[in-house]
Amino acid sequence: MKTAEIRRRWLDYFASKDHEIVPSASLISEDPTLMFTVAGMVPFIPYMTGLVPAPYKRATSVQKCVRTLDIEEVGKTTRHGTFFQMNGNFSFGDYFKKEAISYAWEFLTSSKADGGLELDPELLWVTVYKDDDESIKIWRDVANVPLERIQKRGMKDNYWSTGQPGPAGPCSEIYYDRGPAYGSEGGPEADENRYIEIWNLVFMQFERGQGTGKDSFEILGELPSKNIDTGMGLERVAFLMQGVDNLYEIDEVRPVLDLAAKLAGKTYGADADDDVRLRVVADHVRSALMLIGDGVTPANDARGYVVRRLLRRAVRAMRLLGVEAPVFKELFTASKNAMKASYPGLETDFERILRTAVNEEEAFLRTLNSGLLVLDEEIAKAKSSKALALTGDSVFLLHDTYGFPVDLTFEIAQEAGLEIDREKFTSLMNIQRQRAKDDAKQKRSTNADLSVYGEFRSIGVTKFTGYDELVSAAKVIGLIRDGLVVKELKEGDVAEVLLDETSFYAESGGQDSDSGFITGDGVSLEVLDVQKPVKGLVSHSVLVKRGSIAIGSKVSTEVSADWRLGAAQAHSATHVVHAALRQVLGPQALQSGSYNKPGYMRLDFSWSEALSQATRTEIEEVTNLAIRQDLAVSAQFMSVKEAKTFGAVALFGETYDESVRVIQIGGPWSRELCGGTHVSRSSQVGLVSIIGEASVGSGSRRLEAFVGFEAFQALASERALVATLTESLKVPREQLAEKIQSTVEDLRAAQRKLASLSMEQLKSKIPQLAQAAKKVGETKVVLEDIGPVDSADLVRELAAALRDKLESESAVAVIAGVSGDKIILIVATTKKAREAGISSGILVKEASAILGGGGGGKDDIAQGGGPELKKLGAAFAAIEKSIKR
RNA sequence: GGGGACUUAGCUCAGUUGGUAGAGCACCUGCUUUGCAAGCAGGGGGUCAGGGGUUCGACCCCCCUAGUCUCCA
Repeated sequence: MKTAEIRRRWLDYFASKDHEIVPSASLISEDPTLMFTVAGMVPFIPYMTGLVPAPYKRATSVQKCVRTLDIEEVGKTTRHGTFFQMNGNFSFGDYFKKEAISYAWEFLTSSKADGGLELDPELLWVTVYKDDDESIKIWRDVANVPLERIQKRGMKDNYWSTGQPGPAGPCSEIYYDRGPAYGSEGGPEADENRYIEIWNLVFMQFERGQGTGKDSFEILGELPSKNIDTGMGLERVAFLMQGVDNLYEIDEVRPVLDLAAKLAGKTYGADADDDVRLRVVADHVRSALMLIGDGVTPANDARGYVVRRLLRRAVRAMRLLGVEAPVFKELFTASKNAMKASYPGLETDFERILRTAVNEEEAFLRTLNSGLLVLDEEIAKAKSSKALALTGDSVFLLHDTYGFPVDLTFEIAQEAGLEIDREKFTSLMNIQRQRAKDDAKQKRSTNADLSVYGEFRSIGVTKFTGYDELVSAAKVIGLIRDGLVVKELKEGDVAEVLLDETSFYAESGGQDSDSGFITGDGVSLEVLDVQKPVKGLVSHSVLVKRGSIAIGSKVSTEVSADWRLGAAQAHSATHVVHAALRQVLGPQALQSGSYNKPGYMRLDFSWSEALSQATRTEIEEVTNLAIRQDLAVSAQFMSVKEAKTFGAVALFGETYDESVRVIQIGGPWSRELCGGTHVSRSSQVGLVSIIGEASVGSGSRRLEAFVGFEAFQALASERALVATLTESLKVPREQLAEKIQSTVEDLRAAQRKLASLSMEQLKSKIPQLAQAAKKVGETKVVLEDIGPVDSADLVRELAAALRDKLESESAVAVIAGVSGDKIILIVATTKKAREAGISSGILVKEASAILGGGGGGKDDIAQGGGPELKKLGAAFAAIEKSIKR
């Protein structure tokens, strides 16, 4: 049975049991503490913990998941995959153990004709938590599983909790027996390789208290509302049903593995090491495909780094298989074709996905090539010192600084007859890991506890009235100060206010929160910030300017009209610029983030190279022409599905409700899903002026602009600057650029000429100076102060020229000049003088000491100096004296 | 978020006890010669990423900023 077929049967089965089919959430988790959606239940966590009321009693999903914790194990075992799909069914305070168990059993064992998987019941084993007699009874009575195939396990294996106080409970797992060829008899307790876990049923039954680890915490009592959370690993069931050995060989993965083998000229199954590499390629290509599909782009931090790592590991594995040419185009196409039955979006987005992957492949191939140069050097160094191995430091340097993978280093070193010091390398890696972990730990401790919002959120959502009005009547439903619920706020307090409804826009979708006041009977609160700490709940951070306020108070929310106009202009401008960007660059230039507030906007978008000045200008022109055309801006609510067929741009990394708001500017010209506030016609944006474009990392660019009056101000200040320049340079503005360029050129030419003239002038003195040389012992000595000079170069040139003039004799040229408030002193000696034991360096040192400074250099020429101008005579005398010796 | 490295002529890069910035390619001029990356001679081209500090003197040492590469969480 194909994987897509199992998936379809799953959803059909639970739909027939009144479950709401919930589409897979993005791999980018909404939970900020999670990098990715790592389990099927992740999107349902707020409902499980009661932070947000569940919109349905029963739900089912097939959730895309990514886990990279065990990335090193990929390909070596049957079970580790970085990407997998989790089939889940969930109950929120509705059915419990009995139904959960009987559904699971029925789905697995009923005939294919009846929509089940028709697994042999004799091959299924179950485990239960040791004290959960209730579940044992249900398995025996409802599913007819004999007691000998029900095994009890302790807390470590069969008790679920989040690791923190909150919901917890026993779980029960279903295993499939692969037969004696895979290991010994005795159920999962004896051999988890032969008996493969396919389904975990979690019964959220109890409230747990403080404690660490998996089994050291207190059970506080039963939960008022019990939940069911189950997960069936789609890949595991697929590989069992397709009669293959592991998840890399199922229909959604195998084609990539086969293609990789073909490209490498290898036969799968012929060599254990090669097999691991082929599985790594197949796994990583699929994971990267899915992650890029969800909008993650390779980068050096967080999620982006995971994708980069997956892609680079795939390239590395191919290279170890002997393939050096680029291969992502073929491999990604194969993976897309294998996955598109379940994820049609991959097909429509494939151009973008492939380009992202191929760009990264090219970048890494470049990195590998430059790393090879460094590696060659390290190998040569090791060989010349007769070492038998590359040092751990070298291997680490290659990996850490040049991005050269260790196993490639190993292979290449071996070919050169060298080992590598793995032990030292590993210890260096551990040091780096520890450093990063310590840092992360420090940062995490500042994360806020959201539980304080739970009780207010359960009352209902905060109604947002701000689309239609700036002022709204509201009632205070909650007050929070210093993270604690309070009854009342007094003058001077800074706290959070929760209302039943509000006209204040909370920061989201890139738009900054509204500014204004909340007023009431004798009370005035300045709104500092507005956030949505929990979905549906708006929290106003305020400063109490006057009066006091209590739960139940009637108030009025008053958004500053000026602020809102600016915010609307900036947000609409962001959409216009985005549309202009896509019109000019093409649809690949997709927004990856944005921020806007009155007068300012910035837009991050996927693009791999800097925009030329001409392109920037074109984008700016298209933007401002769209503003001038006075396009209508409209907002309408529709279902996600409708919005998609409508062609609205949905941004990755953002999650949307069932009903979404679509903002259109000029009809189809700009269609985006967006909850922000907008102007009603494009002309109201006024003006957009781009102020900068920069990289925010590989593959991503940032465009910044001023909007409305601020754009005018920015242009006006540039105009003022130009006016100042035309005035001081005395040319019309059209000739300004040319004038500046020619002025700079003239200046440089003049400086050069001046320097050469002064040099000529100085050099003209040479014969005279040579003539005037004093004889000190056997040596001719010239001592000359040439007065103020621009640079030490002049002095040096003169000293050198003079020395050259006297080269045939034993001679010393000593030239002093004054630069700023310091003396520059240069001493040059001829060859004969040096042979007589005279060193420029020593002479300069002695003389400079007298001048209150220091100096030094080589025997033939040296430079020094100091601040004491009056001591020059003494310094000259010292040199003379020193030569005499 | 935390580390490591890089930034020198149009391009690719050298440049250590801190003491006058170099090579190859490209460019210009001349000669030679007709070709397969032509040869010879000469020449132009540098804010040594930007800013600050230490020093008589900084491409070099210290600090800050920016850009690029890279590893780790």
